[in-house]
Amino acid sequence: MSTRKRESTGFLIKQRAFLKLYIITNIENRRWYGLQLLDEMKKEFGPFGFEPQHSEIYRALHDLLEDGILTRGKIKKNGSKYQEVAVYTIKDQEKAKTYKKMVKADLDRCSHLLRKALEDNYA
Amino acid sequence: MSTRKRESTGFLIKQRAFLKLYIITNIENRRWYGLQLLDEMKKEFGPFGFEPQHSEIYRALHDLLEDGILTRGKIKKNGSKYQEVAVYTIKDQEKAKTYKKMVKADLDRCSHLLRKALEDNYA
DNA sequence: TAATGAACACTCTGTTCATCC
DNA sequence: GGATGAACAGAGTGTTCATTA
Repeated sequence: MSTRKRESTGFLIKQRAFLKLYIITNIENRRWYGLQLLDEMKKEFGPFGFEPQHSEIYRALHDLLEDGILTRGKIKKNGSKYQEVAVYTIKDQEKAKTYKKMVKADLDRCSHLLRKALEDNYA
Repeated sequence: MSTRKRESTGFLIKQRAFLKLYIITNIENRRWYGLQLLDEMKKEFGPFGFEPQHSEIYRALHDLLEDGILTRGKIKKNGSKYQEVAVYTIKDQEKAKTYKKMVKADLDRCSHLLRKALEDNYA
């Protein structure tokens, strides 16, 4: 049952990394909880035909916790109900910065790849 | 054991479509066989960190046959050996055009999505 | 050894289910 | 019904194996 590593062929960036990037930026500005972030993303990307799922947002958040980039607290949600929600804040600003820098390099790369495809195939 | 359909959330274009696009364009210009195309793609995309696998090229070619866009012939390869290789030509120019148009729309969309990410997260 | 193709296996992520307010 | 999380399952594609010239 040994699990062999798979190499990446380096095509385009993964959804997970893309969402993690946006989550970090959003949380730098204010506190959010999971479903808020989902709504925000759907609103942002909807016009571009991209509608992420709630589970992928949670997976991204859990990744960021494991990475040590975010930390989580529980607060009572505003309003008549006293439901607790999980809100996130930046835990390690340096790590966040490093992650964003890495993703930027990949976004640039992908961007070039797409531009190249448009040039090469639609002369 | 009913197979449920999965919806796409519409993130980025798939490698398969990307390769099919390039294959069509290459074959519009001259005849190619599978491994030639692979070498060409590796040379083209290598500087961008993308190195497709041979099996994905073949899958793309088989798709294009099924789509009715390409047709396949066998020829004796040049050189001292008389090995047969499978060379492809455009079968239906209209279908090819339609496919390329569709992919262009998706590439444009993806391109905008990436540009947006660069703007939104790296002010 | 080059070329083609298919089987196998892993990753990513969409879908569904379970809890708890 | 909103929020969170985990289990389950399918699509996409990387890896390996088989075949033939």
